[in-house]
Amino acid sequence: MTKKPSRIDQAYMALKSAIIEQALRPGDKLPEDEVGQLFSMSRTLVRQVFSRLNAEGLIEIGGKRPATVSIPSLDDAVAAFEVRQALEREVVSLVIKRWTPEHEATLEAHLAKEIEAAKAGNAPTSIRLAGEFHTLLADMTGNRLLSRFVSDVVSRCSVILAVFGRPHSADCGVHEHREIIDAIAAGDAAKAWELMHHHLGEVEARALITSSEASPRTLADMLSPYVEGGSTPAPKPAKSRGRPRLQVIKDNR
Amino acid sequence: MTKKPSRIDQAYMALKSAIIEQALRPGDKLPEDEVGQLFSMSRTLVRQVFSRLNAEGLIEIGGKRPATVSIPSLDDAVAAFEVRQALEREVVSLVIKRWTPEHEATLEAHLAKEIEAAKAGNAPTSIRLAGEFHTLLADMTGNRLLSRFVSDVVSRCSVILAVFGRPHSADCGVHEHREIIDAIAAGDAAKAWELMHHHLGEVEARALITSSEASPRTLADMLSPYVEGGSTPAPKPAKSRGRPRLQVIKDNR
DNA sequence: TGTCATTTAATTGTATACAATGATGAAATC
DNA sequence: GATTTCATCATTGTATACAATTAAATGACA
Repeated sequence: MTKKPSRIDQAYMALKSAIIEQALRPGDKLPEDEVGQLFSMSRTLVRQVFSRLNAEGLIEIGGKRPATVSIPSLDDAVAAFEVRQALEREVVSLVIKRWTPEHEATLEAHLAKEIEAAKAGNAPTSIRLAGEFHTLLADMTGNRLLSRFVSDVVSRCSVILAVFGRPHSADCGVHEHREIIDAIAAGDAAKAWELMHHHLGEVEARALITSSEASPRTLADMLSPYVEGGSTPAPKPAKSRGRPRLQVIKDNR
Repeated sequence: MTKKPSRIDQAYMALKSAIIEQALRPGDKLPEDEVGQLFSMSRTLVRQVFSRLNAEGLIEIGGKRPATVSIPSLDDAVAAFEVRQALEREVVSLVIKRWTPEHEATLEAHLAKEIEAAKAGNAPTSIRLAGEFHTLLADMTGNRLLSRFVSDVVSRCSVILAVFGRPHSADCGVHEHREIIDAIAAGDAAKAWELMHHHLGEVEARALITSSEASPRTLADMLSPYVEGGSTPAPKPAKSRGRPRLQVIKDNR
């Protein structure tokens, strides 16, 4: 179907997932050569991956110091939700116009996954699926640019929740998604938008409580579930033995 | 004020301007070596520049063939204007909320430049300024993300006009900008949005007539006004003499 | 003991070298 | 003369080497 993703794509998706699922937290450092070793690629390619992540606002680069997972400011947070409301209003409007039965089936299937993850208490997956619900909806507009923008802003919101939000509670979101699907399927644009508007307001409202401390772990530990094959490829023993050379330390400024 | 742009930034802005002002036309090839020599940088840096331009949809890269200026499809064009309407509606709404006298002065100054360029019959500058009017407005929302998205979509629209649009006619656009400023300054949100909506519709409507042919020129010729110093830095004589080694040929697929 | 200067190590910025791939043109064959 | 095949060249993909800069660590001095 779609041709297999390049190593760059894989690393990109892995890091993006790690950030969105909060395995990597805002402020965490990402040294180029360490990431390169984890994904078995040279700094040249890591740099390209970083470039893409930076373009989406997920990491900060360029300051002649290690790349770091972005720490959005409160202004950034407000801005992101402002834009998100504008974009998703358009999404709802367009999806209703171009609605097909296949779309409903796809969303139902996704919702089932969300429910399953919530039941299993799998927080990282719940967080990711909650975001994917919105990108999925955006994809259904058939407008690729709108889809990209929504994907972008949803990612940013995930990071924002990691900074400002309280721990993710899946249940409420899932129920709201249920209602939104129903309203769209019924072709009720006004109600669908009202529900979506309220839903986004709820998500934004979680941007109030500052989250707790971070225990320092090694980069390899945090990323191992995302690296090809599931476990970290054996690092060169000579260098990694002794003391853990690279620690990801939360940057408190 | 703002620290001086890096060489990468300069090359990025130069190429972006060249594309937006249609000095580089959709389909034109951009070999990494050649661009690197023009801007006196290695392919490593050119690649970073290309990466950014690609993220904004201005060029296509990655096909193991030379980067090319994007050729948006008709679908892309429709999508871009769809998104643009949604974003600029939000812009108008927010700008009115956060309006200050300084904003009005800035816009008046910009409008003066637009009028001047139109009088002088300077088409490239007119095209660029017309787009900048909208990004300037977006900047005034104080929402950096919205500003970036608008800037992105406006750039795409410029390329779209290069493909589908008739030759730029400056006068009408300038007059519409005048009216939009007045409505915003008066705080009349409904009228401002109506005018903006109509204005964007007009711009979109120009996406009907296919434009003419392109005469093959050398890349150096096309880019020379954008390269640092205004004239092309002397290429290595040994290689450039004889026949013009690099021609930018319109890719007709 | 605390602070400041100096050295040391770590990390990114940039260029270049080599490998891989696709495009171009020439020669041979039908 | 047209077409196909093969060789050559141009161009990008990737890795590595070196330079520049910053962060950290060490030690001297008050």
